[in-house]
Amino acid sequence: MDFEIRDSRPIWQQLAQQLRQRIVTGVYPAGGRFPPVRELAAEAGVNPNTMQRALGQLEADGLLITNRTLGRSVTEEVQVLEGMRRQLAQERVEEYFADMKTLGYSRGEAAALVEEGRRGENEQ
Amino acid sequence: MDFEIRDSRPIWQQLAQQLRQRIVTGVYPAGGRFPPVRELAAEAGVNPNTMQRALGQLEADGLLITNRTLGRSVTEEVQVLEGMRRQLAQERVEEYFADMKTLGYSRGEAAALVEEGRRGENEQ
DNA sequence: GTCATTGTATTAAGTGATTAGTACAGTAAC
DNA sequence: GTTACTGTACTAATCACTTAATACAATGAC
Repeated sequence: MDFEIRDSRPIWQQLAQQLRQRIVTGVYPAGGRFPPVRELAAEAGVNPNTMQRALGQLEADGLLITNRTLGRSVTEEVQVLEGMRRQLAQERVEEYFADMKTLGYSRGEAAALVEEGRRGENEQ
Repeated sequence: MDFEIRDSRPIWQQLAQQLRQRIVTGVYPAGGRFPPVRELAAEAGVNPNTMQRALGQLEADGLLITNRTLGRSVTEEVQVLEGMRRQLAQERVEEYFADMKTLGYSRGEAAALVEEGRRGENEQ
């Protein structure tokens, strides 16, 4: 699962989003050690400064704990992790409705299109 | 319905998206006159150059016709408009599934959350 | 103590987006 | 012809993002 930089949004924001996803889905387990900035920067192919900015976001979210000289670790509070996962999911749902509304689709029509997409499992 | 610049994506991309939505939803009717660059730029509070770049996208989409000295007009081909509207909607659906997958939700779970959101019509 | 690793901070430079300002050519109205 | 409006083009300046290259202090391993 590599980092993907494709948007025209700032790289550090994209990194923050992808790291947030990794954390709430358990790629980096609760309470476990978190990779050092330099290592993540190398993996993503970006400057350590850029990665650091992304990590700052995750600390603000309460997902990461920083011990200045000991490195970072994922929070042990699993309810924080699960809460963040649900919150992110809920935000996606509302974003979806909002986007579809600008295209002239009601919530009912938007839901129907998703249901269609669910049945056509052909997409990966 | 004002323009909204909030993302960290380039402004002209956000403008293009919002104008595309206006066109496919009939805010600017098929075959009708399209507002001049300077007017749209003033409405959005951006530089005419920036708005022009956005309009270039819509021409590439085939939504706008440009007569260099006569101004622009919306395409008369309504099937192009409706096709674009459906295509955009379909893209949103797949984006939604893709985003939810990164959060660990299957297509079925993602559809269920949308169905929940549909029933809670409280959100506008 | 020595060394490597950690997060963090700093400065300088490069890049792309955006703005500001101006200009030009073609068309319509008068 | 004159005027106003159209899309378009160009240059210079500004700003945020990003990179590069360091440097520092604290910790653990040896």
